Amino acid sequence: MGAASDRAYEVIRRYISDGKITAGERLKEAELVSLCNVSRTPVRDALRRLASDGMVTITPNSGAVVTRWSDQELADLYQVRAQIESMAAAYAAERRTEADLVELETHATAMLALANAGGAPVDHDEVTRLNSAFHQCVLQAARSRALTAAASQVIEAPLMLRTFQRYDAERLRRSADQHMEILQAIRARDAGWAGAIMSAHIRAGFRTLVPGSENST
Amino acid sequence: MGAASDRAYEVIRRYISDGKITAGERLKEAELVSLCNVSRTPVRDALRRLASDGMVTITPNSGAVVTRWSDQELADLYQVRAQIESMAAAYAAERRTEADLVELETHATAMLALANAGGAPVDHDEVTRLNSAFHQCVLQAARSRALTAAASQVIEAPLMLRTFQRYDAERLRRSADQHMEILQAIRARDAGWAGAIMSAHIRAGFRTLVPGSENST
DNA sequence: AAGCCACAGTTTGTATACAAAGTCAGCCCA
DNA sequence: TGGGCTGACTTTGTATACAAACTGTGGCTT
Repeated sequence: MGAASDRAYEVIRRYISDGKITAGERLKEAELVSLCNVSRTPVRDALRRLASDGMVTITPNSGAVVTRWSDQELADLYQVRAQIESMAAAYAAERRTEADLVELETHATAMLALANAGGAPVDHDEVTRLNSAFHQCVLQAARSRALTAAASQVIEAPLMLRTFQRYDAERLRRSADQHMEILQAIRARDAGWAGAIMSAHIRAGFRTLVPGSENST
Repeated sequence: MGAASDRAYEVIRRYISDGKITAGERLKEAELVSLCNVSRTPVRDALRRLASDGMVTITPNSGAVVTRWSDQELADLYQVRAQIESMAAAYAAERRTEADLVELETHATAMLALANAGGAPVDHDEVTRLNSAFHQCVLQAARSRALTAAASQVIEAPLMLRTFQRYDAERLRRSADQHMEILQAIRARDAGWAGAIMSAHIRAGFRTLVPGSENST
């Protein structure tokens, strides 16, 4: 849509992901208007889009709140995400172009470089950015509208929680290695391999996020 | 949201699924205003929701068109749908309540009765309604927000094509039987069974829809 | 004192007017 | 004659005013 709507979307999104408002809290349109410097129309538009990303929950005649995910719901979400991204990786293996490989490699090697730059403290924002870019790229390489659409509902929401993601050096390196392996599998056009390693990668990510949930499904 | 928005959503949705406008055609806001007897605001709202159902595609500054699915995209969509509903059936098997079973049985037996009422011509609208209700019910029994959200993107869109779904008596009976088997699996709390039969059920449905695609993935 | 009703204030939903972007036909110029 | 530009028209995006719904408080009734 227009510039105002995009602006509102970005501002509110950032507002949420920066933790300036916590899960469960209400997002009043009037407040967002003054926050974004646009009128209510694009604000409402942005809220609808965020709802479609699973970041906010809208209740008719009652407004929007930042979506709260219980431990159980988060576990489910990651399971669904694992399935979807696994399919995406498999499709990508079959459909990727050379250009896809180049882009994937760019992100994957950048992340690996970051992981191997021992000593310096890890730049979590940069890691998150590269990680998102890589996964986004896989999804794109899958060339499936249905998959992209389904993914939109389960990919964005957990990013909101990125503040809690504390990669230690070893986990980061393992994650970067997995990206390299996913790339390898996609390059080799091995759909089964790509799907399997992606599934493992997502599940491992979940365990990093919620270490104390070894017992859940 | 409000009544006007809901009304617009229903009217436009029906307008599309009744085939009064064909895939790829443009939906002008002004026309929809006169069609729905509400102002542009709820019309725009409804269009956003339909986009989130995958029924229309919105391009900034250029408006909405009825989403067109190529054969390849439709095949992908059903594959994704099979995965998601299969997961849903598996979850449902673990989490279903007695009330869920009752509701599932209601829909499943009604459909079976329709299938066994030989002689009379098949009421496609009623079949579609019961079918939707059953699948919706499984999804609900899975009790997973993430799954529901992901499903919303791939379940509604193919319903748009229901006019093309011509169940002959045998396919209808097989479909109804599969519903009964899904119910059985969920009742038995056998997640693997439930997932497997649901996956088969969806894939069979795809073959009914597009018989000439035996070669695709 | 407890529960309920009424009312005021707040917040979301809808309508409409205005702004900006896009579209296309007709004309000018090379 | 073909390409591109101009300008009117169509269509979508944004702002704002008004309507309806919800919330919470105060007083009234039983």
